[in-house]
Amino acid sequence: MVRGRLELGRVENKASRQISFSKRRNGLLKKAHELSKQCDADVGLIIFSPKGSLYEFSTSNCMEKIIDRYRQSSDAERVNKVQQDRPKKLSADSGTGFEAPKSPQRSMDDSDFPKKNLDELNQMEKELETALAMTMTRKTLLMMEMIDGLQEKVCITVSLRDNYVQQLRILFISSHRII
Amino acid sequence: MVRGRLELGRVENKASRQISFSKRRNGLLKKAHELSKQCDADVGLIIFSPKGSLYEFSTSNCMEKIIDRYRQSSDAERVNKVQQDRPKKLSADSGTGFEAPKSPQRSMDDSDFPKKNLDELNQMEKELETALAMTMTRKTLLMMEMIDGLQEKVCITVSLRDNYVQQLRILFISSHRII
DNA sequence: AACTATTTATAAGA
DNA sequence: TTCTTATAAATAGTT
Repeated sequence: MVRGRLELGRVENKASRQISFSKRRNGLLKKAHELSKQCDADVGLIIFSPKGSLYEFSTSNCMEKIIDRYRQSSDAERVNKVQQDRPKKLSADSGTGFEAPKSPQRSMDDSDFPKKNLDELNQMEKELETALAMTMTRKTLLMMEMIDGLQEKVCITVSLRDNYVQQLRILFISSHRII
Repeated sequence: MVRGRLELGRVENKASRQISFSKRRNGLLKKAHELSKQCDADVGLIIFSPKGSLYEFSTSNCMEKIIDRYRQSSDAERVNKVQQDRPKKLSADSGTGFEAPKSPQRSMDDSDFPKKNLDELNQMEKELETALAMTMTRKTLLMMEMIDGLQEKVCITVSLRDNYVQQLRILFISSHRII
């Protein structure tokens, strides 16, 4: 039974915490559902258990819609607070957003290929494969480092952001240009 | 007072609905906070009032982090489902921290290869190249989304700026040292 | 906003 | 794990 006032701090006993998590998780999901239904509110709820399992509720069963609306809404709030113009949001769904900018980088001349013999082509293939593998690995590591760094730091100048996105774009492009 | 069993449907009276929303919203936010604190769970809660006002709670006061984790997690779930139709594991993520979700996936049996004829191998090569390209594209988009999402969040700290630019410079330079 | 009759949630015990 | 139960907490309707 409940003894005295409920504790506010973390439940120390691991088993108790797990049980408490299950119960409270269900309660929270239920209440989110009730709020959404009874009061006509859009609700998105994401819960990760200590072990990493995902539980979710969202109005209309569409979390992405809630997230989009959240982004718009909190964007609007931020714009109200920080009067600062930022060029254009780099949207991940603009699939063409990484169009290579014109640069003096020359592409490999097709007319070179007919002159190569089979051994040379074999060798070139191997080198290119190696370069590709290294580039992919390096790119992934770089991006993971960036993500980790960003998550820890959390405070970035808005003015720096656009600059950063631009440089990222260049980084990304050049990592693909290598091959 | 509460009369009989609580209604499950939408509260029809507008004023009542508004009041009910306020009360339940506060209750839900409180419970989300408690779950997060007591049970060591990562929680993200987004609520839009019927009028469109935004209310939110998130563990560590960082909704973007929760959303990113949600995307990763639900993406992993989706991949698990899709893989049921696709016998071959085509992860470009090996060793990069993007471990493929554990699933009873059988790896391609090497002994299959000698039996294939040239056309089959050609076809297989094309399919694999397509799958690889799709995987790489999807992975890059996901990571860019994560980075972009993090960048969206952000408050402004001037002290971080120089540090950050320096980091970028290093990143950029090392990306050119790859080859 | 404050009150209060009830229902609901839930911590601990079985 | 599930159920039981005592008690705390939430809340619908009222003031």
